[in-house]
Amino acid sequence: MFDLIRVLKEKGYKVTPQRIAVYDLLKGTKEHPSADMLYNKLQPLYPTMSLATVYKSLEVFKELGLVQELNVGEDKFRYDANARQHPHITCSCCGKVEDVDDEMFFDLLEQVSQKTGYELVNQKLYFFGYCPQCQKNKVSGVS
Amino acid sequence: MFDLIRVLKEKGYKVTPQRIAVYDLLKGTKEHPSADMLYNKLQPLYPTMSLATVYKSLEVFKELGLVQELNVGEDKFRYDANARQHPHITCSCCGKVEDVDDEMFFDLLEQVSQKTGYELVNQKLYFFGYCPQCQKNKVSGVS
DNA sequence: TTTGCTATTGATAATAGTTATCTTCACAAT
DNA sequence: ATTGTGAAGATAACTATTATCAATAGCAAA
Ligand SMILES: [Mn+2]
Ligand SMILES: [Mn+2]
Ligand SMILES: [Zn+2]
Ligand SMILES: [Zn+2]
Repeated sequence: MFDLIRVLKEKGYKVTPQRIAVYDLLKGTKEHPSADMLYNKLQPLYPTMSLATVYKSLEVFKELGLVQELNVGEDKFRYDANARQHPHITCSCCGKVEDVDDEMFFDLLEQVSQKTGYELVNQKLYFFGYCPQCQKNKVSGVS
Repeated sequence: MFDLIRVLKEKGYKVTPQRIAVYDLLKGTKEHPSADMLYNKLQPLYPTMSLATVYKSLEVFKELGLVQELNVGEDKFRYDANARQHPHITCSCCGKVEDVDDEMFFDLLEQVSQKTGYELVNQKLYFFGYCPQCQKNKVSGVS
């Protein structure tokens, strides 16, 4: 099982309550929050925590390969405690961001590498559309 | 064959030399330039053109479905006069952005739609790695 | 436990890409 | 020619993110 505290210590980073709080919150959600979403959720429990600290914690986690940054076309980044690359899908109506099962993408990297001659190291796959919930609301006339 | 002037007129937009210049430049390049890259390239021929005009032209083109906006993880957007969704690959060394042949992605949308229940309208596929040129430079010791 | 070093925090200023504002200009319709 | 309106250019405003810096706190050594 993965342990934030161990990784921080191994790499010479200090273990602070702020870092633990940010990481735990991100780890415990499926909603791919942005920095300010994390900040707002932390406010009640950690009212003195600065937004800058949220950004700096995320920066450290990125360096350590513990989180990944997503850009789904908004003017801000979202974050994912699942650092393994996997496709995401965004609802253009309600804005939520969800994971896509990536079985079907298994040999994609290999194919792209062969086609382009690139030595591939990463990929970001984003899909956009209307989620089942928003489709339902639409036909039933809910705004 | 596609005609910018016709589309602008049809939709009630004025045909201006600035819009034509921005579009022609974007249409004639494969490098997926950002707004300021376009602006800088236009400077010699159109020294009075404002950066704001570049942005506003791109905005119009987006509305008309004539261009697409790319985000390859930089802190700015890039633009593509090929508005049809197609995968892109970025070299993490030299920063160039290229197209990927999308034959292999034909049935991807359908598969994702089935898996997620989303009504899909769009996708953005970004790959990252090292281009053949940069791989060569690396082994030959060029910085 | 106490001490001391130094990374980290919190507050805030700075940065940079993008958008909004506003005045002037171009130009098409009358 | 006159007039109305969208667009251009200049620049201010905006906003997410990053940098700065004094005060704080984690942690290793004594
Ligand atoms: Mn995810
Ligand atoms: Mn392209
Ligand atoms: Zn939705
Ligand atoms: Zn390269």
